Amino acid sequence: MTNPEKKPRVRFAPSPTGYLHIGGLRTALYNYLFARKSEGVFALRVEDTDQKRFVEGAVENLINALEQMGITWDEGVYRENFKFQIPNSKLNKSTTYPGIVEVGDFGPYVQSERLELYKKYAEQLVADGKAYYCFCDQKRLEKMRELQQVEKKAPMYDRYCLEKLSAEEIAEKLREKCPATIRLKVPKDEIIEFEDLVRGKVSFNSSNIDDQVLLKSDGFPTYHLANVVDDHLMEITQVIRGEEWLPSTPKHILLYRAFGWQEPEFAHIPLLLNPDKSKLSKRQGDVAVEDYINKGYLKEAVINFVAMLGWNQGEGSVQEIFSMAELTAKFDIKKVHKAGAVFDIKKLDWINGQYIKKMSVADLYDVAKPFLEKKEYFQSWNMKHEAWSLEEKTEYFKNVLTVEQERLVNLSQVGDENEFFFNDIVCEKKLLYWKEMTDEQLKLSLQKSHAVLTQTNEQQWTRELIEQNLLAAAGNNRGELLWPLRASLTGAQKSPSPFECAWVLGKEETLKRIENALNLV
RNA sequence: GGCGCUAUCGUCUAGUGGUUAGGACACCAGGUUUUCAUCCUGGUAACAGGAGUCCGAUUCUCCUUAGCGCUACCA
Repeated sequence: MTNPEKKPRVRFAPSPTGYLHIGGLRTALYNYLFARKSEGVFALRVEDTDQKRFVEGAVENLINALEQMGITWDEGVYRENFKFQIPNSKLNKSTTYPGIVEVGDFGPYVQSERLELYKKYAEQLVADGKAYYCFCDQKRLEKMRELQQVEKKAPMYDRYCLEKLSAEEIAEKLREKCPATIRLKVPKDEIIEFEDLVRGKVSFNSSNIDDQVLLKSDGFPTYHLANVVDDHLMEITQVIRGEEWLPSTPKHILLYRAFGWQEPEFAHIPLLLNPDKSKLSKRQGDVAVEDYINKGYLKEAVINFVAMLGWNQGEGSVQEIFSMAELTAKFDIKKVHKAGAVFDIKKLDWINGQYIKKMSVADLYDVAKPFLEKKEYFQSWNMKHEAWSLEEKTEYFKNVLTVEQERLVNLSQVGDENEFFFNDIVCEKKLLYWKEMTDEQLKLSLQKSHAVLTQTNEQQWTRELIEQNLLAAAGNNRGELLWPLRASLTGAQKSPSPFECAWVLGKEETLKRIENALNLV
């Protein structure tokens, strides 16, 4: 089917509707992995053939989202200021999208910039008798479909313009510039069969296929025409796309044949599903990749999660965590599943937690900082500590993260459970008591902690030493010493250990908080 | 309605013509722990149904059922 000597060429061809859909991300990812694994070419093309759906900034958003997720491509559309490492390729500014350039020898990569091309090919089909002009307006089409519905027949174009119009009438209408579309003349009762890379043999009877509109009356192509023309001209060898395109594939194959072109291989990957098993949609949660990033999911976790939704390396593997490099090494389109996969956010949470735990505190700091900076309690803390140097603040924040790291599920929660690191606390007296402890015992407990920590040298203010000293002082009655201490430091029902809290807060603040608690008793 | 695709624990999945059908998430119980989380141990839980092929089917075939997708001058 494909020339074995040629490197594979694949593409991701989204329509710019405002944001990158999580399902689109997975389609892009599988294309990317396929290209990298086979050392082929991955191109990014913009399918903007529906001007009714134009969204300002959508192309930039798409590009940014892919870049942000660590997906790279070799050809197609880029931001103008992108650092190119692609040698000897043509580079043109996009004529429709400011700030966008198109790189590669098969451009333009924006379909709205290729209108003449589609028109030419559509007219060629008409000239060859493979397609025909249709002058039916929406009203007639709707009426016709209504009638067919009533008769319980499949809604299909009735070929009025093909069968009832004479050559003269057609020429006349064209001269008068009547709004016209070009439709594909789909042959009847032909079995169209193809070998899908993930589904195996799939077949359709052409009698069930409508005479598809190829060129709309506004001169824009439909998806079907533009897609086939571009994939052919761009020498795409494998079309990897969502399962929702499976029923359109015979139309595309018919088009390739009408043109006399070699068709590519197809791989229809399973849909991403809502918990109710319907196609993943906005109504039932977030679908934009940026939503997940904004909620504090790491790009590595999202990629890992999405990759595993519909693919598994098999061979009895129990591995759950994969880096992009591992995915690239192990990806195999033949191991992609046939059935759709429910997008289960709980598993994403777990994967995200795994990645957070594995990170260095320095890296965690870099990614978590923007989230903490949004918090009100952090902003007021920041103002109150004007005297601190940036380094001191950074170190403090890193210490907080050290303590939070293993309990963090996503970045947006950073600090939330431990506001006491940033706020002055108001400790309720009754929280200080450990079990049935008396006032006198509580007082002694807090005094003991105070004494131990006072003796702990500022230079030795490490988690280990604080823990060692307090544990030594507590003996067998750990709760009696540690609970009141932890409560006095945090004012909270639950928190990290008192050792960690004392360590983060620093000696001065720790002693102050214990003293405040003692004043309550 | 028509056409097509799909079918292993609740979810993501491994797996095989003969297995106690495996793992992960979630859930439950226990342990560690001053609290919470982490961590550790254990547990509940699945081959949609029916025929056929076969000594033997979760696995192969067919049918049914269910779910989903498509059915536009959207992609």
